[in-house]
Amino acid sequence: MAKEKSETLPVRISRVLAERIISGQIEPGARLRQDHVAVEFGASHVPVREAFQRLEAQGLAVSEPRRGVRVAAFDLREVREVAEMRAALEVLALRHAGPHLTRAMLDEAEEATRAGDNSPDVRAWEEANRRFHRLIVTPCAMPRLLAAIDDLHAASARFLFSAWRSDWEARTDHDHRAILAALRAGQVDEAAIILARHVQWIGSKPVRTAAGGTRDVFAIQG
Amino acid sequence: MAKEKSETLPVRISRVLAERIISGQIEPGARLRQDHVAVEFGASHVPVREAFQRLEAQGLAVSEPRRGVRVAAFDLREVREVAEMRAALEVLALRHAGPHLTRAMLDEAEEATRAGDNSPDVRAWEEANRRFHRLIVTPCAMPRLLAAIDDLHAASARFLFSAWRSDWEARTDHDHRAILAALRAGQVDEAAIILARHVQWIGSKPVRTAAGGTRDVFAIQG
DNA sequence: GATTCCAAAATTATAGATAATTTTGCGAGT
DNA sequence: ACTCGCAAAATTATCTATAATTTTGGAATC
Repeated sequence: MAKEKSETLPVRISRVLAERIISGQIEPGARLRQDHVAVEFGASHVPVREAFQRLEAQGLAVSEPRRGVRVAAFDLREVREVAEMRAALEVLALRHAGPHLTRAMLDEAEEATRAGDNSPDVRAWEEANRRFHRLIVTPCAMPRLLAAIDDLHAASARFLFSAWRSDWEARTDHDHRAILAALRAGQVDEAAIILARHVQWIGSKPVRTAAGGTRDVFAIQG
Repeated sequence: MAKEKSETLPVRISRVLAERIISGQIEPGARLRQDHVAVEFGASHVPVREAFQRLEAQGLAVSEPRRGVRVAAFDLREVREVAEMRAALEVLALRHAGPHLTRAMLDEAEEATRAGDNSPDVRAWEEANRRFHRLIVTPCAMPRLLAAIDDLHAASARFLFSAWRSDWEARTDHDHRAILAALRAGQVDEAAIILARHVQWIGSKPVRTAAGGTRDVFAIQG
């Protein structure tokens, strides 16, 4: 019906649904009903089903035969799992990217770090943070590895948004600057070590809720 | 029509096609035509399209919008990429699995190693090899990580089969035994180091072709 | 002889329709 | 009041049909 710009329908649907799942707009465990999604996008359920397959492959949805597909649930265990996988894969990517990093790329990464420090909300911070991480690993030129890292970032972002639902305070990201400093000095190994620790850093932090009390949430950085 | 045993149709189709792609039965770059696949499985193209989405997510097929899907091509660069990803992720998995490995599991892994050494063909060797690798990492209990490793193993197997198409000679796998020895001694770090080197070991080896000449192929071990 | 163009055939992508299964709501029985 | 079971509604999964796009083959042209 509407004129698309060469982006295939299942891709578009899965991308929009992925954004909603990541941002927490759709709750974990919520059912994704193909007909409802179809009418919303003015499509039929065939492309919707294909979109569901994509979401499942990304780990954002789970499908039970004959019983439909639900938004994937997640717990602290999986948060840790994703963090460790990110650490392993991003370090690998950085080691290969290191030799090909130009001064211009590092400047761009520093700009992303600044943007993160000045973010007004989690959403903006997450976007800047992801830009930083992607910039320093992209030159590895390993498409499969980069795609895997992207999927893990999506999962990370999901956890992040679920933790800091409402309150947010910006803070300067010392790890990012330390990584950049090491890379500028040509010390890729040193940068990789900091990156691994940075990504895996998962702690616990009391957060003021809207009601005025405090609750303990896990904190994700990087 | 036919009675299904609770395995969903797209899953079944994608699994069969994946086997063919991995074994080299379908050549890289070959077109996968939905109607042809559909009639072969006695189905329509709707479940076939969903199967194609799965294959694409696994990295076994690539889809160009409006132009159909083809079996993914691969080159030496990607072989190396997959090997390095495997090394990074399997080491991570082994580190977590280490403390939970029981004597019985290690015995089973040793049995898999023996089976590999006595394999009559590549196919059998690959199956035993995969069993070994899966056995020693499974106790990490990280489902997402294990799924990622499985996909990488599928890619590895593909490369393996394309290299050793016809000739094959069994040989004893010293690395597997060294890994087991280290694990039995409780030296998980040592085992992880050997595993990383083992998986990444990619060399070059002259292979006799059916025509009688020799050509240079890459060799994969692990 | 090679190239370009056009029409026919094949193929992809989506829509609409149908069968089968699961969920839901309500009433009967305890 | 609670549970069990059955019937109605909703939903999934698949098939058939249709529109749109790409590929293919051949004839006309340079």
